[in-house]
Parts: sequence; structure tokens; C-alpha cells
Amino acid sequence: MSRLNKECLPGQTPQLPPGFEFLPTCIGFEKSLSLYEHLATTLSWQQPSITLFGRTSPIPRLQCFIADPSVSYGYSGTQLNNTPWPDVLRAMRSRLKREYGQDFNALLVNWYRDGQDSMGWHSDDEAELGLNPTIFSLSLGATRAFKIRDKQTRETVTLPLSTGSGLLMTGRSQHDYQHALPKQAGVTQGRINLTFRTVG
DNA sequence: CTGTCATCACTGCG
DNA sequence: TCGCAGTGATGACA
Repeated sequence: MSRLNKECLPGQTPQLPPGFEFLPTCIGFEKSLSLYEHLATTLSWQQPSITLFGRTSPIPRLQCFIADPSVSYGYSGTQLNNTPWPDVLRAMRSRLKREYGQDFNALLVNWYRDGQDSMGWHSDDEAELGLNPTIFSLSLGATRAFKIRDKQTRETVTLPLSTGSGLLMTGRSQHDYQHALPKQAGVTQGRINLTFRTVG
């Protein structure tokens, strides 16, 4: 049984830009935390290194790429090895197909072990994802501040993503906006983020 | 083959 | 505690 933790409580939801839909309770609180524990202990986590500005460092998070065997996917120069679908995630994928009519064939999982782990500004605009990709994101564990920034105006909104919440990104969300998960010094608990996508 | 372009995270401040 | 500026080698692609 997972322990209640203040770092998992929800925050305030701002007005979001077009193409971003926040779903506060996709799965229940207890269920989300037990799924966090399950995935943290059972997935085959990887931490590749990246070289930039002459300095090589491990990426500041762990990741696992789950996909159908036919799918090939990579970003910023690294090719990701496919892990087969665990039962619980295969079931979630089926549920998403029923609810959103979207047949996701790939899932990038990121584990932000504490507030020192992060992801910089980017868009999910790789060619393999197509023109206006639909991406579904599910958050498990500690609440982290998700930032969305308008590429033109650089106006930024902060969306606290609490455990069990979903974020559906559609339409021009990856054209017109970037998103990031900054470091948060106060956070000691971990967060796992599932991002379902359709490749090819 | 060659040049252009976007990319990514850390440190050191304020 | 937070955010910004400054830091370049690499791969994709025309």
C-alpha cells in the first residue's frame, strides 16, 4: 500500500493554450502510486549520456522506450531500443484506444527520481510522429511543475501535474509551443511520466 | 561530399 | 530557490 505524501497532492490548474487538455483524475490516487512503485521496480531503465558544449553527462532522468517491434524511434542522435509492452501498460493502451480512438504504438517512459532530474525545453516534433501528433501523458508520483511556452511570444504557463492526472496534447500543440520539466530543488520524491504516441 | 541547421544540459551567476 | 545567459560537437538533411 502506498503512503500518502504531500508531494503527490494536486496544484492549481491555469488556463491552457489550445491543443493542451488537462485531465485531473485519469486514474485514482492510490492506484497511481502503486503503479508508480510497480513501474519503478520492474521496468528496464536506461540512462544514456549526451555530449553538448564539449561536456558529456548522463541525461538527468531515467527512461524506458516501450513499443511494438516494428517501431523505430530516436531523438537527438540516440536510437532507443524497444522494450515489449508489460501487461499493465498494454491494458492502458487498449483503454486509451477505446476512449480517444487513438491507436498508440509507442510509449516513452521518463522517471524523474527527484527534483534534480529534469527535461529541457523542446517540442515533440520529430518527423516520425507526423504533422499534428496526438500525445497522451500520464503522471505518477510526485507533483512536478510542467511548463508550456509559446514559441513566438515566449509567454509561459505552469501546470502542476499531480499523480493520476493526464495531459492530452493534440493539434498544433507541438508546432506553436515548447514544454519543459525544470529542476525543483524542494522535491524529494520521484515522478514517472508515461507519454503514449503514434510512430510511423 | 559538403555546408547548414537544430539540438541538448551544465555552470555561474543575479 | 529560481531563472537566465553562455557554453559546441554531433547528426540530419539538402
